[in-house]
Amino acid sequence: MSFDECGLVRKRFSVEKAERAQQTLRSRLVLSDIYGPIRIVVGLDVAYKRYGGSEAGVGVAVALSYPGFKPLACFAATRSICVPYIPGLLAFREMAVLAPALKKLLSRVRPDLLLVDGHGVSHPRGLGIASHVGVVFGIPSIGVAKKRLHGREEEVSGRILLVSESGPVGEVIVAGGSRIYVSPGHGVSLSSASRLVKGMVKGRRLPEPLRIADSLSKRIKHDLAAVHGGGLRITDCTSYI
DNA sequence: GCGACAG
DNA sequence: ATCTTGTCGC
Repeated sequence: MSFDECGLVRKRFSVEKAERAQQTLRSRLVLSDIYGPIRIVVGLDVAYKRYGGSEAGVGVAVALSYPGFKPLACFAATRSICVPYIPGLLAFREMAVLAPALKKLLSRVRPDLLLVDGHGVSHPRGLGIASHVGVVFGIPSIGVAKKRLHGREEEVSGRILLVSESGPVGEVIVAGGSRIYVSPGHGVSLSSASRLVKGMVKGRRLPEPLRIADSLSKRIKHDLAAVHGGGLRITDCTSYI
């Protein structure tokens, strides 16, 4: 018999409470450009591993120089994931590992921009995971997703915009032969988000910081030892890069 | 009731 | 996201 790592978290979680939290965070969101010179960019992604009925999440925060994309530092957080995936509430599932990994990374570097795997303001309540992370940490951020979540596609002068009831919230761009959905997270305008992400795509589908974070999270998951309690564990993955 | 539905 | 066999193209 093992200790129940998820009981408390599951008991506290509710869709209604989570949606209220998003509305509160939304009031702190900045939609205009507030970022300064970009010298360090961070990629954030999560991979999962199933353990019978439960699962573990591996959140990776990797810092790269910009625009050279040389590895600077990397931390991974691993723990039991207790909240199910609910469209529109992804952040409440992934922050459990993303926040600890990013917090640890911040003790080493001072990022100018965050790239998050998921939507930013192209979200039912205008607060996808990229915006969530950006507001909570007070760092400019951009969301990059592989599939649409919210808004209808509208072609405007050769560009495909994601338009919600409130106006343009994202842009579809072609990278590595397939489409990705770019949207402002926090402190970055839509036009800046598109331009910045286009500049970080190097022949692959994902922009460099996310391509590396994705690959690292999957590698670390693969190397994950089977004997774990489920509690939070943070590891330095700088040498993994 | 029927679709839509990030990761 | 993860699982997982098979197929297409360089």
